[in-house]
Amino acid sequence: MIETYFTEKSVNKKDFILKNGEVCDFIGFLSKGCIRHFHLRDGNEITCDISFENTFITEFYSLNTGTKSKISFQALEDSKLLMITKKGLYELYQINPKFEQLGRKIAERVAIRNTDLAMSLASDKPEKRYANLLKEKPIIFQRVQQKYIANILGIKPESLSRIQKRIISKLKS
Amino acid sequence: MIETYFTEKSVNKKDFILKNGEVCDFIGFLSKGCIRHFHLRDGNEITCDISFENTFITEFYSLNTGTKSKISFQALEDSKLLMITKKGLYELYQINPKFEQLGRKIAERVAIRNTDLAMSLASDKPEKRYANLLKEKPIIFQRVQQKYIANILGIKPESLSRIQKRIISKLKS
DNA sequence: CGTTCAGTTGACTAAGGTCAATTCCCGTGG
DNA sequence: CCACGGGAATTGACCTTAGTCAACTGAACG
Repeated sequence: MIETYFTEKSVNKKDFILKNGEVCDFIGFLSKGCIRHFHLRDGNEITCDISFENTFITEFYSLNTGTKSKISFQALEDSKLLMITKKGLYELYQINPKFEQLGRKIAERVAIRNTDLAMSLASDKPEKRYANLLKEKPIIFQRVQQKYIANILGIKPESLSRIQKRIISKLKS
Repeated sequence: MIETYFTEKSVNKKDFILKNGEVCDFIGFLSKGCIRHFHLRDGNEITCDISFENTFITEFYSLNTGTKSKISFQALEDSKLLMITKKGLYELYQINPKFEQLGRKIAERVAIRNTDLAMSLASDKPEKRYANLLKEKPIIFQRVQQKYIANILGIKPESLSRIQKRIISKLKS
């Protein structure tokens, strides 16, 4: 049965699903909660993405090559994931290549998401990125601390604070 | 035969493989040459990536949803691609789901590439990104105009020029 | 009630953006 | 083969905006 390949994993706020330096040997489907992706740069945690419900969580490079992940996944809320191990996944692929389709679609989703991220980071100024995020994913501002949002926008928390201030004063005028 | 699904396409320098507004209905494997990916922002072309030999070229969002692509692909050199149409690809998937694996691996590659791009753009300062690019993909500086490289680094050509100057003077001291 | 940490604010610095002028390079056509 | 034209790259002057560091406020949690 397919179900036997998936295990439900509940994690508490602040728990790690993957710590950098470990090998990512799973794909998780986030059914409830919120996960932040971060990596270390000069000793600081840099949040590079935040996932909400109905997204797949994995680090393909580590998953594919078996190398240590540079990315960590940490729950920002109590969360639930449906986990499948790399081993289980490859068994599914064997049992019925149709499951390759699942793997393909997951990878495509991740690819699309990151293409957008990179495009926006390279093309827009922080204030525009802020406006985009507010429009595309307003929920993030209700559920996630600003210091993490700032990271995603590629700026410092102080700058995010000032951008918000600027935008409010623009609205008034 | 599988080969019948692929057609070789030769393009000249400056030719387009895909223009924004068109629907991307192919995956191309770049066997020779160099392709830049760009999108329009406030009327300007913003180069968001540059592909060299042995990479897959497609715009998954457009390919999957049938919507118009926001990205254009343009050859920077005379190039050769092995093209498969969406229709052909889906037929291959039908014939043997094992081909899904191919689709999966292509998507994974694109995902990994863009994850790295986004990570670097959000975490590093331009000068550090320049150094990374020089280290990871020095070939780009030999084959691509600086104005495009600047885009990829998320800065203006003038700034790239100054960064290079700064780095040279650092080397001397 | 006090500790802690996120967020805000201020003063100052650093760095990229902008615009314009100039030089360099390269491809084209005569 | 050379001369010319036009885009690319560089440089300068100045502007804008994010970064930095520090102080302060306020909310959350024990």
